[in-house]
Amino acid sequence: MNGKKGTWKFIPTKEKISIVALKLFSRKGFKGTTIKDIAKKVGITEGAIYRHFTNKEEIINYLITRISEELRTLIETKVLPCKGIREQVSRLVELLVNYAFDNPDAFRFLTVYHILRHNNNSIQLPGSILINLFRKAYRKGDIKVSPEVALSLIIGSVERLFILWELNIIDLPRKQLVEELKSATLKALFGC
Amino acid sequence: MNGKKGTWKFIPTKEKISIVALKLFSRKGFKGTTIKDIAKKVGITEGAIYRHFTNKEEIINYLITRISEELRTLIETKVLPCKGIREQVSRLVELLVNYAFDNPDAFRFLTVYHILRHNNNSIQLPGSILINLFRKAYRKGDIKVSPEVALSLIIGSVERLFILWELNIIDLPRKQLVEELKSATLKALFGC
Amino acid sequence: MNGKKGTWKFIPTKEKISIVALKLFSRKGFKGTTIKDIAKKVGITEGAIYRHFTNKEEIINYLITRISEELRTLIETKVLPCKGIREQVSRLVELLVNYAFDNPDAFRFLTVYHILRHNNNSIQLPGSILINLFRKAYRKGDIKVSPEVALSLIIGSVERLFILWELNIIDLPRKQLVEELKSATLKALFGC
Amino acid sequence: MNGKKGTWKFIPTKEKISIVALKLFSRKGFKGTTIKDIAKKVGITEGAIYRHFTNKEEIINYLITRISEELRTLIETKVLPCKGIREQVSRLVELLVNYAFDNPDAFRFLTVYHILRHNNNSIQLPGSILINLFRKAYRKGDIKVSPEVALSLIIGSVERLFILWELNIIDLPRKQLVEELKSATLKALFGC
DNA sequence: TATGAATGAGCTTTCATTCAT
DNA sequence: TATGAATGAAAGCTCATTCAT
Repeated sequence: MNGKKGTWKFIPTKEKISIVALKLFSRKGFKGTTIKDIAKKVGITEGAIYRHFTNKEEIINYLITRISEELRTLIETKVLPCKGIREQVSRLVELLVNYAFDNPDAFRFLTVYHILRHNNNSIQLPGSILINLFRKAYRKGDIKVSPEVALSLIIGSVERLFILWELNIIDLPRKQLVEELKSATLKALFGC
Repeated sequence: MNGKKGTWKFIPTKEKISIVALKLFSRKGFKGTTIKDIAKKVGITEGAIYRHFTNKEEIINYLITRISEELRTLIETKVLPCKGIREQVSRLVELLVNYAFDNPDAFRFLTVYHILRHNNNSIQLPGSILINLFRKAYRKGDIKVSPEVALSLIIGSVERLFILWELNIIDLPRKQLVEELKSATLKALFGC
Repeated sequence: MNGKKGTWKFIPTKEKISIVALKLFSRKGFKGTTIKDIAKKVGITEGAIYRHFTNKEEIINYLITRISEELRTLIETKVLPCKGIREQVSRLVELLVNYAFDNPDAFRFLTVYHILRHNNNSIQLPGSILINLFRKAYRKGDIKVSPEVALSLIIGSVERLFILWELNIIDLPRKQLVEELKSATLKALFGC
Repeated sequence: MNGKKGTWKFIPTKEKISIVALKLFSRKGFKGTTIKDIAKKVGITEGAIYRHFTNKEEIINYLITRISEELRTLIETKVLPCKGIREQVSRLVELLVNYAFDNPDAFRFLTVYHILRHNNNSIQLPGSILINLFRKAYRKGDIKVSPEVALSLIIGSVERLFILWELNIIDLPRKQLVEELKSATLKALFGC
């Protein structure tokens, strides 16, 4: 509607709903976002939403599944194939920062989902691949910190960095953020 | 009601409401928590809540103000007086982990508030003191990473570590977590 | 509280409640006035009201009874004893205007009661004496208009005049209003 | 539902709500009438009301605006064009009595609104046109009573006459009421 | 596919009333 | 007499969902 590109009107309705819902859910929470809110922003009526999703819950599941898969695929194709844990960590930080800054709604959605739904275990979140990665490295002695601490350090840092960025507290160029965070993380996990 | 200590019945109603509301808000979000939920858990009727708080919003403000102040005071008395930025960071990690694990509802509430209310700037959150701490250290050359990255690294790690702990993914003793996170953070900020 | 005289604090509580209730009921209606509103303005708590009146309804009945009697007594002592219907009408207009301007809350209350409660017939309102007065005069041929029209003319005029006065639409001195209304009414009922 | 005509079911919902709300507000006041009352009488659920009006206040505003305009238009087309103030007053009395008896709910609503809302000045009530009419006549010397007294006399009489009629105290034919009130008013304003 | 009216349950809040102190 | 905490019913309003068109 407002700041959207000219292609907006050619996007299929289901996709429009996903985009709008992602933005709203990630900012106002699940109960805090109403079907009416979504419909209004999409430019259709409430009833029309139900032509594309059977209910609100399904929208949420659709989003979390899609995002999880997307991020998992990225990790599997861009991080895991790298040689050596150092290189993997380096790429992971890079990937996460870039993903967060390129897909802010999706990244925020993941966080909201994590905090408000830490019960639903039917969906495999990206974190589970990473924890395995670090467990192996820990067992082999490649990193000295526990796998959970390693994971927390990386994901947590990016998450918080992203929040500060959204609050306009940070105005450093993205490249610098990636470099600093990468080097800090590497030092934290492997020493200097 | 369920797992509460024997002193529960002697706690004043307003305090009971705060305790229950903190737990529920931090787990189910603001819209996801109803006044009825709170009243039922406290053991009173919905109307009685309004003797103590004028509305739902006021409960939220009361909680965020109280927690922010508590944490700020802790930082001001336990972290800032330490000599040297290394010692300060060390104490900060310790403080945050302990606070999170001792006050899980309050810590979770802070995170939820941050994500779902990142517009309200009338309340001074604890983060603002810390960012100043790191800015000074950065200007003096005591740390090499940007202050925002430093802050993100510390707070983000603790936050995520705490989430994993609540999901029962971590079963390491708290002392070890503190030590590992402390050493990792120090390395990240100061090198080895 | 605000514009009240210094004697306010020496007035018995029941009387204070009556005064405040009269003002509020007459301005905001019966449902529009809450026990809390009354209590707050009196300077006591809600519970205390119930030491003086068994319930809200009783306050209303107490007020309408008291005002009706007061006005009836005034009519019986100041209007009925006059000789001749002309003199009686003259005195009636005078009495009503003065009563309205001296007891605005009471007069407004009567109107509100009339409009919002035109069902309750257990209380004898002042109008019923007057209607009898005009019926007799009509039968004797002393007035040419029907008794109901005569009554409507007098009471209605005063009522509306009073509303305009309260809205600050009228700024004529009271004496002039009385004189004008008196003369107009006399002409209306008796010709010139 | 009860005594309604056969066309009821073909009236659009918004109009049904207006009709029912007008009746209830004018009899029980604004706070004394609930959305549930209205919905029940219309034959829909409470929620459905909010498809047609955003809130209770809007229903009240819609009604007062509509009625004010209707009455103002009537005055402008049927009263003002008459030649001479005598003829105008004569037609005004006629118009008001007929309007009141043909639209009892609307007329009662106006009165209730006047008494319970004598603060809201955003809506131009019909009285303001009339006061101008009488002011001019007074300045020209066509009437001897102050404009406000003249207005009070006419509107007040009709209002009260109408109340007595609704209370079944009057059982005279309408024509006679109009004639008597007209002649009484003319005498009051212009002498015989 | 989409609309728009409607439902029904549930939400936040209000309020007359009660009661232990 | 008065307080203040509490109740319970009901108020205004919201919202996910349904359905005829």
